[in-house]
Amino acid sequence: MTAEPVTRHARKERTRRALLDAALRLLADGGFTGLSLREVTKQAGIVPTAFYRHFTSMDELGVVLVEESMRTLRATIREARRDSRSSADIIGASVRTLHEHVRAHEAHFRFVIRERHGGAGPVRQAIAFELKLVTSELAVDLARFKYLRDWTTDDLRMVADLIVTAMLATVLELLEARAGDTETDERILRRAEKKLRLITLGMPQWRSGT
Amino acid sequence: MTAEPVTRHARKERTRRALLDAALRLLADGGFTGLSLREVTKQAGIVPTAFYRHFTSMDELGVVLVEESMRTLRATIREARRDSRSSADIIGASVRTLHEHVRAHEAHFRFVIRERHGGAGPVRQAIAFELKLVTSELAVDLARFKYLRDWTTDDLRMVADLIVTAMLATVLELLEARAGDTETDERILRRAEKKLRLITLGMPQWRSGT
DNA sequence: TGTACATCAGTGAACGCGCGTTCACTGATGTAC
DNA sequence: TGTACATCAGTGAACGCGCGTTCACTGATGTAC
Repeated sequence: MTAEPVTRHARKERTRRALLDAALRLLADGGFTGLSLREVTKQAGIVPTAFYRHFTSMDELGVVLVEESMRTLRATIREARRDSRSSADIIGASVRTLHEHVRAHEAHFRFVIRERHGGAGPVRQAIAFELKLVTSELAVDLARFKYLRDWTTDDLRMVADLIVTAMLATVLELLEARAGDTETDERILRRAEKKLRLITLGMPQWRSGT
Repeated sequence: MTAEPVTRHARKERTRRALLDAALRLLADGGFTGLSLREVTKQAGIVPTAFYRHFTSMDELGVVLVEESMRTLRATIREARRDSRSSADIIGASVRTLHEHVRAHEAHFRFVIRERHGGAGPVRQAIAFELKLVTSELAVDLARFKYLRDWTTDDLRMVADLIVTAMLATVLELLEARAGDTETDERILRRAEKKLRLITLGMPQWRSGT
């Protein structure tokens, strides 16, 4: 049994964490819109009214989940970038990193993918904003390749966009597969690699005027 | 003023239509999960209990909307296929057809994109099923190109998947742009064309073993 | 170290509201003769 | 064509339920002296 946190502050932090985790758990079977304050507090083991000691509304909690999930996503990309520097097989290494991170943080990835187009409010806006940043960063990464040096910024963003979209589709496939099914996972990853290889095959042929 | 439909059957059909249209209208600002039977009937101009004369549940209505939306999507693809046969610029013609159909049936496209990952129930399953069919059909179309003749079925499906994903992302961009803004639309379409051109540039280079 | 007061995370009763669904009904349309 | 009955789309009252939010509260932790 874990030792009880002593200070009031630590207890509060622990309850806040319990609320966020409860929300992530409940989000596995339904959208954020359908998530009620009462369900979340029940799952977290507190009374509904105590919710307001931590967040002013469910939307505020939602935005915190977006920030948290996006931190996970950025960490994934950062590691993929690092791995691919030390590897001859940039695509393979990146896809493998993606796979590991998705399996380690299923709830975060599921949340992002579900709510990206789903909800209407602040949650959706926050996700759209963060995904644009991610795409921009990837465009900058791409600009480092020598044969992409004379591409326009717009074209680099276009490819980055295509890659991000394709990879989010892959994440979705992974989340829908049974978690333990190694064979299915392998098939999905192979397809993801192929998609990326196809895109990169086209890149050297590209003429900006086209 | 429209003449009143005379027969009971015609009146019923008209109310059913009003329910479906009310749902599509209300879906513009919120997911299907957040849509209530009472809202829909109110918007359609009937009393809540009369809903059951037409559908046994909101889920049943949702599945009808999926079928309807997918008919729109398939019509779009069929026309794009026809147009591109009579055009040297297959990609340009297809993207233009897509654009026209999206603008003519915004509610249908919005519904499909929102609920594809959003909801949990029968609606999401129905969409997933139909989109797989669409991808398969596109794979068959692709198989007709001479330089794709020796590709494996799996690789054809992979490309079809990549194309469908990219085009759904384009549809989303169109729906988020202000409807009248020709300039923004043009920019989105140009990017869509570029994505497709990049993919097709890679295709002749493809070796199945890769 | 001990005491007296302040803080504040969590409680529990209560509220008004919109929800889906039931039920017995109404009255216009349809059908049989 | 006219009448008598059947059908059935839409009505309106009523139900129990879970929702978000208010409020005054409790009692453990924190702080000042």
